[in-house]
Amino acid sequence: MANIKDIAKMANVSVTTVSRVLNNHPYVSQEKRNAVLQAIEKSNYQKNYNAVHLSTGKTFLIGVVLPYSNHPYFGLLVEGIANEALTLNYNIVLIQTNYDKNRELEALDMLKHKQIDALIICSRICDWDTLKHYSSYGSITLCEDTRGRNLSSTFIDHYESFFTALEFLASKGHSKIGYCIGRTSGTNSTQRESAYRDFLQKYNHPYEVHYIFNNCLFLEDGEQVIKEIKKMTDPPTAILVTSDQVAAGMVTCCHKENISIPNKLALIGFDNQPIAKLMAITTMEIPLVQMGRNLVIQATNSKDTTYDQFKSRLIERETV
Amino acid sequence: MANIKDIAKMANVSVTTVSRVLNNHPYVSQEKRNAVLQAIEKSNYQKNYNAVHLSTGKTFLIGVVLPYSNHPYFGLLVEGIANEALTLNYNIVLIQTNYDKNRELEALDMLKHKQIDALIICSRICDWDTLKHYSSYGSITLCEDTRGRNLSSTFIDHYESFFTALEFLASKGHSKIGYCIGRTSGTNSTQRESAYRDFLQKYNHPYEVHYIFNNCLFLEDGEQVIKEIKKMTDPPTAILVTSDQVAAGMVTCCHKENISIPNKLALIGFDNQPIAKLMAITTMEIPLVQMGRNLVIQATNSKDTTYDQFKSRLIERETV
DNA sequence: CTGTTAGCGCATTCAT
DNA sequence: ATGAATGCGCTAACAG
Repeated sequence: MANIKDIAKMANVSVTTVSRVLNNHPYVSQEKRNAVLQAIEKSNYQKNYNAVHLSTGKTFLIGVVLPYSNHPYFGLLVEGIANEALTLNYNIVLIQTNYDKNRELEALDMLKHKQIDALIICSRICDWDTLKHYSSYGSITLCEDTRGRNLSSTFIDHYESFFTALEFLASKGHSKIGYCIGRTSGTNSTQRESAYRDFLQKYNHPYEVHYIFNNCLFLEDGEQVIKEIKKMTDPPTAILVTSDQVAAGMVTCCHKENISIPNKLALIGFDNQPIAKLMAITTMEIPLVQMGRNLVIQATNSKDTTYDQFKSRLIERETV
Repeated sequence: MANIKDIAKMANVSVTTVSRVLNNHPYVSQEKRNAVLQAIEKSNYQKNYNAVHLSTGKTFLIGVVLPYSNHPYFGLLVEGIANEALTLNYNIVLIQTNYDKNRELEALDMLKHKQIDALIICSRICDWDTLKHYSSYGSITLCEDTRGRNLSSTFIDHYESFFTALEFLASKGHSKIGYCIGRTSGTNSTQRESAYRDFLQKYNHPYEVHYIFNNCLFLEDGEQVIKEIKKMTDPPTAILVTSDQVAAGMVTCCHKENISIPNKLALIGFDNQPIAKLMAITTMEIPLVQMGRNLVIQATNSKDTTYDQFKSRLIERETV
């Protein structure tokens, strides 16, 4: 395959001139430009981007770290990320970790190794020190509140969001409220737990450990939760479900088990996924696609650290 | 940041020797090796992979072309792709096309430009000539029957699969059968249409155009279909739904509209997604995760062209 | 076992 | 407006 040197020879110019027309630089006479263009045409020349990358030190690649690619939450996030990346002429390297810390570290190493220009971590496992260390090699952007940590982020105030949802349930007369969550670690989960505890304290409700369900990520997990609730002698009357997927699983299961929603059990999902609309699930909307877009903008603006908070919003439907 | 030359100097050896220990080549004395290792340690040296890529002409990157990243079908496929890529030490570049042909061409250009070693096209729009042209730049693997086209692929015999499903419905006494599909173009869709026509002919049923619903991809589309069916004076009694998502939307909608399933309307989904299990949807299972893994194996085996057919399987549940 | 040397293909500074 | 020369960091053929 022809390279820039060949083109130079064919067009009777220097490689510099070829490079100039290739990159639309000024100061090239029309004739030489044409000559180069013709040579390119004739030889079916194609830039070798590895050479460009080595020479410029940039790859126009953004790494995206996420645990699962088949979860609708990340699906929407990636949707936004991919679209914005496209408009900014970046490409996306998908790094699926299955929540394995080593894979997250490998992703960080890619930053070190200059395989990618920036990293977006949609769900973090690493500690902050590690992250800060790696951020010297390239921009790292997170999807959780990082204020005070000097790393850019796009996030929801999950404390406020959770509290809002809880207050809504309280206003409907619920006092025995539980919640489902994907994992208990992580900033987002911690914020939610604080909101939950503060809420209980405010209303003087007891903290019932078995009202909290961990590892709730997929549809099937919703089924599991309902089964557990059925076994309880004093079950919750309402549940905050941090994923519409899981909420949908619960609704379907309740249907089968003849548990009336919202009379017997009230549900508030999160995200406002299509399934929530279809199944008329009351939910806290989270603008995932926009957040995805924003993440890319931050990741490519490596100069300044920004903390962009997005708003969630209660969408009342029929499960409360 | 230190480079291989610096290390060579520090360790008092040549760059070749450094390269040798870096790449675990034999023929390096233990002392020199140690010296190099120490220098690497001390200087916090990191390989620059762009240089490696330029020098070796490989990137260990596989491009994955798909229309939407938030569709469960592709979610599962990518799940498999990402996992196998990991084990083979490849990374994935996600290219979301939204079915825009230009983006598919851009992906093909990445192959030309050596930004990626191979390309997996999960859902194709390009014509075969274009594809064949680009395949000279790197391996292209498809997710549809490509036999006779000299391009590797992992696929389902959608003709057989569709026919099986149709026969099952016939055995249950259905004669007015329709189907929903994502798009009418593409090998997979064509195969299904042939099966459908052959089936009608076999049983001497008329071809009713309005029994075929196009653009059915997401949950919401299922709702739409049901609405259309409700308007019909002579509606189908059974429908093949090429996506469990859409089938789930239909089931939910029928529930709302008090259309009894399977009595009034029978449904067969495709994929066997978790939602199909949860909602007890009869479905044709497609081993998407395994297929994803296989695609990567083919993509990285650029030597020989292979056509790997996977089996689909009817899973009887409660919608027929 | 080890080092010298020549690329890989392009960008860019500096001189003209 | 143009080109020569240098560098980006690493690999690998070749010589010893």
